[in-house]
Amino acid sequence: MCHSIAQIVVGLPVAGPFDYSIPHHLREHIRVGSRVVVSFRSKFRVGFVIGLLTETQFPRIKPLSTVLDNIPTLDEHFLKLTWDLAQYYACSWGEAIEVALPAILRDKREIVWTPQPQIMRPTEPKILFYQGSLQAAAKTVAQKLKSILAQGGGIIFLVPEIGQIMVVKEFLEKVCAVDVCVLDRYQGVKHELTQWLAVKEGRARVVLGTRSAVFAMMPDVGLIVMVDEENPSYKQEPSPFYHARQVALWRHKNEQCDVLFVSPAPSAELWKILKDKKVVPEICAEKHLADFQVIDLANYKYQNMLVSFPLQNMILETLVKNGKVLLFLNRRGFSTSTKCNQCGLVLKCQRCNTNLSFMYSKKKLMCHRCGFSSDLPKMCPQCNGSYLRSTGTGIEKLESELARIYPQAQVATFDRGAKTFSKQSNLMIATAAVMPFLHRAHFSLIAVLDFDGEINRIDFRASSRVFSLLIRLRQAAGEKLLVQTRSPKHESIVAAASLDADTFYRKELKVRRELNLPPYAQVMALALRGTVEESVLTQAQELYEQLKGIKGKGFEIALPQPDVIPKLRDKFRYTIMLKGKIVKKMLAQVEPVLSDYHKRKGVILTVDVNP
DNA sequence: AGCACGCCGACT
DNA sequence: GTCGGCGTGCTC
Repeated sequence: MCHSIAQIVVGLPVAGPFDYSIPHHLREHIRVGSRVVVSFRSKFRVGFVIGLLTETQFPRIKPLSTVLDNIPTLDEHFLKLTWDLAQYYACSWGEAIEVALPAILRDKREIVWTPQPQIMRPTEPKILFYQGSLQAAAKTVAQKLKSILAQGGGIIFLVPEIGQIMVVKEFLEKVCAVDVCVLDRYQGVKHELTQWLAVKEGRARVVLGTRSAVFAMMPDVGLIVMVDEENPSYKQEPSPFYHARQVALWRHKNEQCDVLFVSPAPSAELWKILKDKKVVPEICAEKHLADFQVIDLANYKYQNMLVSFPLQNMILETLVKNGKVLLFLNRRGFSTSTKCNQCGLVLKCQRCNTNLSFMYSKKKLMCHRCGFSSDLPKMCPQCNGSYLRSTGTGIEKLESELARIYPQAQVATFDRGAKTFSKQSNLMIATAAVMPFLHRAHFSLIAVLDFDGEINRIDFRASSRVFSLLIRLRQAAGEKLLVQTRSPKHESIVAAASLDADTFYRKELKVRRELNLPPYAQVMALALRGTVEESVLTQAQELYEQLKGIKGKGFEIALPQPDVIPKLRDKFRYTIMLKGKIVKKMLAQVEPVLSDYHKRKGVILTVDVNP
């Protein structure tokens, strides 16, 4: 009964667990799930107790130093959840625990908390899907929230972007008539801890947050709501690359909570999950739905402008009627390339090998990949020629052109880094960064200027992403959404016009099935990056050969490919893609080979499951 | 990840 | 002859 050994994991990419002896005075106190301080490799760091033993097979063990929690912070569900995460996303258990924990609890901070008695709710957990925007689904969502609260269950409410939190908070407080606890990493450490404790102790009944809030340690979750599941920010970027949807579904299974997805156009992956689980979408019709019009740019070949004549007229008509216009162009800055007229040199970012854009607002050249910026040189750095010409139109250049065409208009731009949402402007040109702010202004006319780049991306999710974006823009538009394109017959555009989501997903999933792409296959991206391109490539090729040689392998493997971004911040990037049926099996086969490669000279290897 | 141990080049 | 490069291996 009296355990003298604790099995501990730490937030490092090392497998573990590691055994430590428990000093006598801590034996009463320590439990599975306690946070402790241990000397690991002669450094003190936070560890997590995942097991208690009476003996160890290690001849020389160290004692653990302190126990940080009065009552173990990590409960059984949390441990199971992070274990699943580590298995699926190929990271250590300790790393999984640390992503799932707020930053303060990864630190050696002691906490004292008081649990509240938990009510057992006998329920049959459900997965639900309200097909529509949150606004359209508001009433239905409100009913669901109230019924969960009435049963005594807690609610975790996820939104993709921080920008949405305040509006949604107001909505939730109105509907639920309780304080909404915002779990948010940007509001300061003290605030974060208070909020987190309120959740842990079961005092907070409604928790709101972005991706990481899916881990909120609410003792009796009744419902997890995930708004706009297709938003890529639900996928964690630096390793461990978990997806909040996956985590929510694990919690559904383990903690018997309902999961509700609210989105007018979810990912094809979710659509299939819902189909398989026989979830019938509850369609939430939008109050007003804008017209949809496509302008085939093939008919305006002679015209070298981003704004076609029909659109120009429509903008004018809207402005005359005191309407607001939003033009959507996913290109920041003024110009997208600067070239010497004499020797033809194009100014590039040394670290990323991409063209530098000129930012008129800052009077600087800028790399949109790494953020590098420099002054515009007076002379060509190669031949000293004095004629540097900038080409390519970004939102800033368009702004100046439109200000000339429509002198009566208040033209403004909006991009990542824009702090204010100009209210008096009636002609706004914006990049995709405007999406979370669309509800703040009412645009009669929204026009997508040049979408072909998005449509023709070499990314199997491009189609689905364009569909979601168009649906979203259409909902935001007061009267009309207009799309200029050279691919007017593209599935995503046709579907956004007809609003026929069923057909869109049916076709999209058919393509995915035929090409054996997710969700029909599980993919694993083995990303290699390093400063010397040659060694990255040879390492990648060696790894490829080794993986190819695995006997009876349950996966397909593709040759190493340069990434979509082949060079970023001085690092060359190659990826090897694996496709298989079951992630667990693939990982089991691949992992021994990978562990060999993790420590190779100058090349960093990361594993992204279902990127 | 980080840190120690270990075997080969330019320095007082 | 040593100082130190970073390749390899381990962390209870």
